[in-house]
Amino acid sequence: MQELDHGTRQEIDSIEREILAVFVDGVRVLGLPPSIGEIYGLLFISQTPLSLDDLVQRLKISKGSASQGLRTLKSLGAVRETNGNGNGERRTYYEPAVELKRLVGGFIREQIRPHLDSGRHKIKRLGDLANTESDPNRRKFLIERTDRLDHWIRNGGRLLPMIQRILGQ
Amino acid sequence: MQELDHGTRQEIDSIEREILAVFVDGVRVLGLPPSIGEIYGLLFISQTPLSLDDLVQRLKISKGSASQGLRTLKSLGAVRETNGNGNGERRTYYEPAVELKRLVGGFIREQIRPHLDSGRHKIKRLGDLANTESDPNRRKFLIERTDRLDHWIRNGGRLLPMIQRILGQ
DNA sequence: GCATTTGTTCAAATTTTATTGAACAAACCA
DNA sequence: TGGTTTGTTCAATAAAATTTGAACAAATGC
Repeated sequence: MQELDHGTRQEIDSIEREILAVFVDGVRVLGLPPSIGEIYGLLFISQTPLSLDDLVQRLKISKGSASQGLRTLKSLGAVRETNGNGNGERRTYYEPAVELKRLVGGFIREQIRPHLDSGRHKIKRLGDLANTESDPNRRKFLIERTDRLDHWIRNGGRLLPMIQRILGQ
Repeated sequence: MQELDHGTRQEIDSIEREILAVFVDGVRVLGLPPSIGEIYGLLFISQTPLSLDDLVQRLKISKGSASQGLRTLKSLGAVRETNGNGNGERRTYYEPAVELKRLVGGFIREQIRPHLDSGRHKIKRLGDLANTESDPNRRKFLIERTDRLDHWIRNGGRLLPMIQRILGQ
């Protein structure tokens, strides 16, 4: 008998495998581990929400990996929890967020902003340090360079909202 | 006697160490190895161009690392070669490109565009595969999803020139 | 209470990535 | 030609990141 439940059936077919590979490559560019690409990818091509256990069985990854991957994806706003199929189900099910705006927003918030912010602080401190340099020539040069770093960070900070606005249609 | 040649003297002082750390963190976000951050960082705070050997000695990294790091930085357009100090010098010296526009342009060209392009091809292929799905319901769903992937990529492609334009002042 | 299901945590094992260092090539010069 | 300097390549090693799996916790129902 043919299996028709495309959300939870066991085997991953050839087109699914290819789609997963695209996601694995995609998240690698973003600096995220392969397991995250696989998990998001499988949710993306599933017609029903999947449980942690579905992911473990279909992707053949460990429960630990699935759990940590889902945590990261949740923090990025890339997956949503659904309250199961309604009928007294205790397990949590997950479905993907598929709006580019939302995905990019989450990535910027979780992975880019924090780095920009900590960078801004470090660079401010560098400016102070540069001012303590005793050799005037060297001091002038260091201040020029730390100022430039500061401008880079500022430009990056101005860019992010623009990106989000543009992707928000 | 005090050493005044801030381009090539041996020891890395405390402010320099902190600036290097900022660059190491910075390139990590971009998915590049620490050695590249150190190399670019040292060039960035040097008042004179540096040779490969200067980098090896001051950063205490291997010649191989320095050579490969410089190759990557050159491909990104992040360092320029200078024809030495003029007086019959055979060695090549390097100085950093410090214009954000140029740095971002190089990164987009070398690290982002290729991924977008290969992604576009893979996704086109996925669309074809989706069309071969026999179950009509499943086929419809897969086509919808591969279409969405295609839109993501297209939006990304449209975004890059805007980013470059904005950073170009 | 106790057994079961669902999910998390984290040290250890594995896999991947970066770095080293030695062999090699190319350019120059005596 | 042979020696020296400068830089590249790449297999071996070291370091870092990811994944596993077993121990643990929390929630449920009997």
